[in-house]
Amino acid sequence: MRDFMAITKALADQNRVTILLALQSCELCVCQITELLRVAPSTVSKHLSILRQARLVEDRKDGRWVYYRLAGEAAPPEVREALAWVCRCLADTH
Amino acid sequence: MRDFMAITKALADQNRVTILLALQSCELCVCQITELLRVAPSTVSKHLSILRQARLVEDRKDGRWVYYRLAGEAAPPEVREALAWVCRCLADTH
DNA sequence: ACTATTTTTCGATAAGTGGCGAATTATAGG
DNA sequence: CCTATAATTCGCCACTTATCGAAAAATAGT
Repeated sequence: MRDFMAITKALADQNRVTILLALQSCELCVCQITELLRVAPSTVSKHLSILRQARLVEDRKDGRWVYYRLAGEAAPPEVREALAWVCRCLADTH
Repeated sequence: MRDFMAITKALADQNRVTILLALQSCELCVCQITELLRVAPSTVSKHLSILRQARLVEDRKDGRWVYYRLAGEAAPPEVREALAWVCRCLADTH
């Protein structure tokens, strides 16, 4: 139940949902997401931390950059179903 | 997108999720839900209002009582999929 | 009409959350 | 070693939200 609420709380913010939608097509580093959302880097970092704790995204460090991507096959079922639900609902939202 | 965020925000509270789980088995009136959650009736009323605006539940008035039930077949796909996801994730959570 | 019961609305309040900037950490390149 | 860039952490502030109690509305029964 705790894990489930972490997911629903993570999804309850428009900027975080926008991040998930953007990650559908390809992985992005923090500064790219910052440009996309037009908010401060520290704010983006906080959002990504919340998404990561909910296990909705995974990160990969490459030099100075940290790339984020949607959770993959290894993620728990409730996470994969949540992502599928989000992407299906907002498929047309670019 | 607005409708979608209404759903995610409605799901981002433990008491509201508990209400949805309880409504799986049968419809309940406000006072029954109040006993279940052990919070003030006015608080329950507010929670139900949020769930209703997200279209996750429907209500039916019968005399002094207002009965709430999960959204049915007529609900939009994103609502039905959200309910299915919640119930599947927390199937064991009685 | 009056009363009791159920539910909702409203106002106040405490807790939580999203946002920023400053400081810190880590890394790459001169 | 120094500087520049990317990202995170921390403290603070504004805004939202969950909660309550009091009051109001609706209804059933006497």
